[in-house]
Amino acid sequence: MGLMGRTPPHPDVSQFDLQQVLEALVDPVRRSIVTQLDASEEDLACGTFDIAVSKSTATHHFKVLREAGLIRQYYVGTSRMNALRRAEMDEAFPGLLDALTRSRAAALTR
Amino acid sequence: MGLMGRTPPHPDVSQFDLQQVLEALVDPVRRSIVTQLDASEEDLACGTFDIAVSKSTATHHFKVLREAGLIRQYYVGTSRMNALRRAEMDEAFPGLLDALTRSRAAALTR
DNA sequence: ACAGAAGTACGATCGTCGTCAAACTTCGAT
DNA sequence: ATCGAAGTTTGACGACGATCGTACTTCTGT
Repeated sequence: MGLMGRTPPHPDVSQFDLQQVLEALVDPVRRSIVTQLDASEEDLACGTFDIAVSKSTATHHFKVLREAGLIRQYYVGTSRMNALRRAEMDEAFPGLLDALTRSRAAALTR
Repeated sequence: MGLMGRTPPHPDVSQFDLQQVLEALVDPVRRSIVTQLDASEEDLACGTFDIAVSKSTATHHFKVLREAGLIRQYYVGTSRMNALRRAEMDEAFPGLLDALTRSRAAALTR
């Protein structure tokens, strides 16, 4: 039973790249994912997000977010769980996520 | 002498759109323009920026920045001056410009 | 009046990215 | 063992955007 659920590669905080993070966050669907994660208490499975795209497109978006360092992914059964890497993002780019999830920004993205 | 220098349209703070602002800031050349403006004491003419693109491309970038509300443009002779709309951006999206111009972000963009 | 400096406008090109459908894999439950 | 749920992978397609060169406009200085 070769684990399909092998944890996908996650970048280290020291490798976070602003350009890559911004490219990830510029897409409304991905920003919505981040906002929903930020508002949630627990980690969320891919399928539980309120996004209007196909499954394959969703997979693509999660991959972009993961590779940018914005989320951490791990399997629970067949479900892929997603966690916002808040602390690490704050360490690399202080205030960035706050600026996007707080105030008017979040309201409009909602 | 019909003024070619008619001031181009500038959006009001109340019309700033996060999506548009992010789309403007995701481009490295435009982010560099913002960074250079932020680091400068005075307003800067288009031609004085350290960017590696043609004049027509530069014009395009300045237009995108202006329409997003990030800069204010006005003519002085044949030179088009550019001013960062810091206060207004801070009002609309608190912390956003700070996050991009300060700390590691600015260093890497530099 | 003319030449040059500073930008703008207009197409055209070229790459990248978001999107989807279809086929596939993996796990859990029956 | 089988079926369904949850994602992934792999192309393909279409749209948008960054880029450039060329032609054009406007102002300044001489």
